[in-house]
Amino acid sequence: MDNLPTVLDVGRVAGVSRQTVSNVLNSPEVVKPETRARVEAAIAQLGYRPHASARRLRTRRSSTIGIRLDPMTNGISGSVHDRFLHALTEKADALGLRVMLFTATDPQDEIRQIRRLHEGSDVDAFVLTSTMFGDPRTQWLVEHDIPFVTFGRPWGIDDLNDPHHRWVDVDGRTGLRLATAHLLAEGDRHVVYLGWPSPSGTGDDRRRGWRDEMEFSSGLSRVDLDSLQLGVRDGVAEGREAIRDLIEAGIAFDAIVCASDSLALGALLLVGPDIPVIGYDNTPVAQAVGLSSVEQPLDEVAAGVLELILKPSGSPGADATDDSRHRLVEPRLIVRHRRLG
Amino acid sequence: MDNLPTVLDVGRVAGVSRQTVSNVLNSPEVVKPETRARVEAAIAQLGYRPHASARRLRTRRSSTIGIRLDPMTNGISGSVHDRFLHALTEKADALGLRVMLFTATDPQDEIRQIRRLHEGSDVDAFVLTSTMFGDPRTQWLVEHDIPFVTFGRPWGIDDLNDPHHRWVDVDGRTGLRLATAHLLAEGDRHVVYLGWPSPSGTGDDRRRGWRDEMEFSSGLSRVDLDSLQLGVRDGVAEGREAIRDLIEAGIAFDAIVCASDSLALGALLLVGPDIPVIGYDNTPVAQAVGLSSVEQPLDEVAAGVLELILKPSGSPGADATDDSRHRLVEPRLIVRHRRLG
DNA sequence: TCCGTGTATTTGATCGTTCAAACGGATGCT
DNA sequence: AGCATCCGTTTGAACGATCAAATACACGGA
Repeated sequence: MDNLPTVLDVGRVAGVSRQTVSNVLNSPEVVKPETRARVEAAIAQLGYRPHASARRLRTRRSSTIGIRLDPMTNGISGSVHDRFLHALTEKADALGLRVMLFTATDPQDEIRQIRRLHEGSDVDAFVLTSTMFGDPRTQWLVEHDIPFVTFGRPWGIDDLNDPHHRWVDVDGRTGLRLATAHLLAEGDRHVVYLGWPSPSGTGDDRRRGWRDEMEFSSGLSRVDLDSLQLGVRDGVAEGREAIRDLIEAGIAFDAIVCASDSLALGALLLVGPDIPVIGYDNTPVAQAVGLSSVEQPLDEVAAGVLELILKPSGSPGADATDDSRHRLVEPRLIVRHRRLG
Repeated sequence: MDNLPTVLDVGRVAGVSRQTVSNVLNSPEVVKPETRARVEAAIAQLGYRPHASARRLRTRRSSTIGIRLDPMTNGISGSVHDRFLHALTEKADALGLRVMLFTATDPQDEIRQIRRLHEGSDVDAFVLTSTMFGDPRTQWLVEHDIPFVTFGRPWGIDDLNDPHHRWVDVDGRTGLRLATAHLLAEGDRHVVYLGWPSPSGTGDDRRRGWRDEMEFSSGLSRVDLDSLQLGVRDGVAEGREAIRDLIEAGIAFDAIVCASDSLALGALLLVGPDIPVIGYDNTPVAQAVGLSSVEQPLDEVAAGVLELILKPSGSPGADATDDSRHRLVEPRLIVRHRRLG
């Protein structure tokens, strides 16, 4: 008998039936304390663990959430996804949920994979990252009534009001306000924003944070601000060149805030150690070179994602402004002492 | 009827029984081609997918492998684990396996988690990373007869001969030989090795690669080599300081090979652009700053791990030298043009 | 005494699949 | 004809759990 014990075995030892054992596990409150104690002792004695697949078959739920491994794993910011995954797995575990991975080459392929996992009843909810304008994935998921939460706002307006779409995001605008305010407070007045070209949901949001703070506190004119605002593709080389161009154009500046650590690193490699630079994402590289950076509280994001996943789908308030379906968490600024530049 | 179709439904449509449908899926060769075609058509028509949990319950196997998310996710080299995970998930998928994550705070906790997942029949094999001297995890797994494969050799001698222990690793020694040989060929004779303190399985192996090549081709004496060999904790600051100390000690050198990109980055920040530096792991940072680096073929590692997992445990050859239980894959050198230093 | 009420526990059925054994029909051999 | 053999397919049972309904028992009021 090297088989694993079942509810029946536990029941036999405790002198009760299958179902009572099941009840001790799933709704302890209906079992008389005395009986419960006996069953719990038997469980401990036999080292019993419920068979996950059997439970899933019967309850028709897998208690497993699926997430695609980000293919953009090569960038410097890949660590964000990695850290998020870590936080998610940890919090999920505490809630009795498991995390299952999959990969996909593009959004269409991702939809195909999601379908597969969902139809095999392997996974009952999905977490989506890297949301984009008019994301085909969210649309498909809503249509097929598959529970999901995105890390990242749906930047298209339609999705925003869709009551089926739950999301958690980091308030990048506030992040850049913090960074910019920090530099202004240190006496740097001409703060450059080095970000991505518009339109970009995330990018535009971050730029707005810089812009708000500058308009509010720097005393610079709109025209001045326009000249301090850069939009290039993400990347170290791109960031470097953008700043080089700025310098060659003869535009003076005191500091730089960036939409990513990649851009920040590029900027850092060009300007001297006297020009402060602040990045975004607080990646290992930022730590390594002593770059100040805006950190996303991925623990909070993960916790929020799970809360929303567990929330029943048919919530009462059909109000679109009801933010019980959304979480916007605040990032914080990590100030560092430069080691490079 | 919004329920998902079952084998019974498919059978009904195709005019056959449950079991025949099951056979088409699992052992197509026993079904008459004509019937098979009919069943396959029905499957396609209904969009049928086998219910994973039901199958697992019956077959008593989960087709799922568990892997712990590396807690050392903060370092620059975190991307290695990330990329490995990606490769593993992708290859696993192609083989019909799923990858499930878990986290743990320490080896003891990891053992606890493994136990939980295994006993819940959630996972039937594990992949271990970051193996160390006398790893308690492998010992425990062997004792409990739970299938596993490690990414990384068991550096303790006992484990090495244990026929139950299957592993895949990258030949770091060759990696450093390649890097060193490359520098020597370019005319740099005094090549420094910047690595970790002994004893360290991985570290000592890499150092040996450098040493072998230097003894073979550099023409330097053992004493000279000893002075060019550095061992410090991993980290950018540590690497930087080690090289600073070397310079201050008045020891001349032409180039540096490192045990990690972190150390390499530290070295890079100190020496001028004229001193070549080669890192290890080919992380995003190396790409970003244009650092040459030794790349681990993580695709091959993942493929090897899965092969070994699928291999039946009771293989005939009980020979300890039988390397069908091991895979040692060769890394390759990525040569880059420096952008920083 | 009888019935209703409530609580604690048990029993029967089911989730969707695969294993193991049984079955039916065609074929070949004696 | 009678029988063994083979192939392709079907049937009964099981995997281990939970749901829903049934049961046993204690208590109080009419």
